[in-house]
Amino acid sequence: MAIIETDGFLLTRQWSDTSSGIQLNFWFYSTHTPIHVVITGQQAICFIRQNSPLKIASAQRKPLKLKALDHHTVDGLYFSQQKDLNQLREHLSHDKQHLLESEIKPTERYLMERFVTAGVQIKGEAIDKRGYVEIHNPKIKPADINPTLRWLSLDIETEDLRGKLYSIAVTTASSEQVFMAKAPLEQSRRNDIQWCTTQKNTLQTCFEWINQYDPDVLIGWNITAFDLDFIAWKCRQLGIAFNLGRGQQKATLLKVNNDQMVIARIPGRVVLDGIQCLRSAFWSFESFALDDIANALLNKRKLIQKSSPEAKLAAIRDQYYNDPVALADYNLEDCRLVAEIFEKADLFNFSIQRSQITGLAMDRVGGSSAAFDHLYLPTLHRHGYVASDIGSQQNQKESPGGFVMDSLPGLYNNVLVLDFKSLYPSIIRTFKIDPLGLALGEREAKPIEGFLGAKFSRHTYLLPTLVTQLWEQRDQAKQDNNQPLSQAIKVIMNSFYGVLGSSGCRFFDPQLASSITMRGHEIIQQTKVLIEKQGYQVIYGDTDSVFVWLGNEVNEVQCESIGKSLQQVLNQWWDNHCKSEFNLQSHLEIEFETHYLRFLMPTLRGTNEGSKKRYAGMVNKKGKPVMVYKGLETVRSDWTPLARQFQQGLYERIFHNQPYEDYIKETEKQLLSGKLDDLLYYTKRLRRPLESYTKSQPPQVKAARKMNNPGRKITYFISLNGAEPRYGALEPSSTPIDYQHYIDKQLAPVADSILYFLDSTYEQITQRQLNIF
DNA sequence: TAGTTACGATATATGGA
DNA sequence: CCATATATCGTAA
Repeated sequence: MAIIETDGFLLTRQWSDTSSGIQLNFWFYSTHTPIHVVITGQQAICFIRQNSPLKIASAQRKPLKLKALDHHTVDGLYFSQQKDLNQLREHLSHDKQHLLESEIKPTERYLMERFVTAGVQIKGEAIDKRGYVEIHNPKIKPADINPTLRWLSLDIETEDLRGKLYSIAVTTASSEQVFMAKAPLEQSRRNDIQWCTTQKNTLQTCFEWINQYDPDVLIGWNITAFDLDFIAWKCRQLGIAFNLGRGQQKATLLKVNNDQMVIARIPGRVVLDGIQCLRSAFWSFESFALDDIANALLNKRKLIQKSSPEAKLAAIRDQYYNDPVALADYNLEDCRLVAEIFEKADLFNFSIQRSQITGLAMDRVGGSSAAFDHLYLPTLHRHGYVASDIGSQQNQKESPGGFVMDSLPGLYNNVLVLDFKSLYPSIIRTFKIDPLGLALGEREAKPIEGFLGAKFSRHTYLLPTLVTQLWEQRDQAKQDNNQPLSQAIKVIMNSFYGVLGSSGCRFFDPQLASSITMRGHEIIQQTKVLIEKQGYQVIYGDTDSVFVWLGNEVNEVQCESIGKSLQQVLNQWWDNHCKSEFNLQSHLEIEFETHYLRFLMPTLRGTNEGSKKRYAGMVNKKGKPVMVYKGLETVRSDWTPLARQFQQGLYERIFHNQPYEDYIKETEKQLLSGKLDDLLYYTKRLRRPLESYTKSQPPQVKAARKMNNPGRKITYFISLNGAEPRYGALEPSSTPIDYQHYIDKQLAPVADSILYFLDSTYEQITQRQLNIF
């Protein structure tokens, strides 16, 4: 045994009750060898109001110098078993006022109180184990670590959701391997295929291989809910150990939220699902199918592409029996695609940086409230306060969201957009919006007035400081070209407002949320007034933006200069205003962001009232005109490709002052001739189980009820008999298309929203006979 | 293993003629 | 038959 001091990056965390107290198990990446840190003899901790008469037999109660945010003193409750704390919380769940911070898990408590997020410095006595070292009760402190994680991409092929295992493929940075549940094939001499004969042998050989390679991260596509879940089931079925963890530890799958989500627990190895990673980094795609993402990001395709899941399964089954080498290639290719997507979207780094910034586990999805806790609680404690349990504030007033202006509809030239950069975080910074500050503000002589009666401390605040630190880190990350870090910081900063307005957060309070959003209302409305005082017209604004119309008589250079000058004037005004009115330093920053050469603000369908959250514009990007669509049919996945394509064709012609009438007539003609049949499908999600649609029967539900295996995503078209499911290409035998429907409901409304401003209508343009009289 | 509200369009359900 | 209310989805910010 030797004392070692080493850097580490947290991979997995687990706690368990033992006879000698709670044990924590942390696995860390380090540059040399994985580190298993074991912390023993821990106690579970929560707090209870000092004036609470409750006798807690299972805990030691100690008076503390800490207070709740309502300034009442609390005692500490110390349990030798986490299950005792859990039992007590369950017992008192009817009244969340009793306990404080009782939901914090021992692993999180241990990490956060040391200000550890993910990167650490570890010092302790190392015990050499096979392939890793174990350290008991070391000293741990936070450190900034940039790990290079060892990943492995995994994908399985099966007969069915619960059927025979065909093969498992894995790829790593340096190797590829397929494990086939098939007898050796004489003619195949490929050394990247192992013929394992039985399912059992396939699993065991694969586990051995993976444990030998010893990855830090397993990646895949829907890997937890499908691949690992299947493997876990198959292991149970065949009676073999699912020992994919480091040190031969068992892997387990946890089902939460009524089986809605599956979580993988593999000691020492992080499981990252490509879909979840893309989502948590706010990548947006219409479809998250591997084939679609590979196409969008890599311009590549899966080797087997079939429209229906049944056809795909059939193709795979056929290959397994008749051409297993082809199946191996297909299996491997999926692993490669996933790995390439991770590289392309920089998902490893995003996941690492998010964990380092927030303290959330790398594979954690969502968790905004937990991240807030992790960052906020330790500092709160050092200021002598503890936070309440989740759900202790009830029957609260609701608080408004962003302010959306009434718009002035029209087809314009020269519309500028100015928007406040990270408005809500900048309000938090400027006006000191903070849970502790709110508790202390009412006791100060000159607090900062918030909304709904809130008063914030001028002197003591934590969240504004945290936001400021993150803001500076983000500026640095941008300078360093560290996009994943910048993105991770942006995501966490933007989540702060959301959690304060969510009853699932222990700091939930409408006074906090409203003091952010209602200040936003004031800011955006005042900004409009200021711009109008400068002699320009504001035609729209939403939450943090204003749209300014400059008229036809200005050129591009002038627009640029007006935009910059407005930006300068407004920032200066807010600086002065915050200083003189509140004696605060402004962190508000408005930016001239866009000059639309042409801009359309439509009316509400069928009225002359201006619309909101829907517009289109054309900008000049390096000499090339680029169209921008917000909220309109083009960006809505529930409109047909016909409508979306037609809108773009028409808007572009009109924005470029080109003739458009023939385009409209020609589109209708082609539609009626059947040339556009491939564009006539709607895609809509079923957001609930199919059976639960009882109050009404929308088209997507009607179509779904006609299908054998409707997924959650329903593709349908409108026939003369109503909504019909559409399986891949339209079948010739299917009921006839209702072309009139597509004219009335897809082409005409799209055309009319812009033709309104050209004093024309779809009807007028397409009607055969001229209305002379 | 709990981030928010605001908004528009559509089809369908509802209720009175 | 028509006018109005409601359910549903997807989107902006």
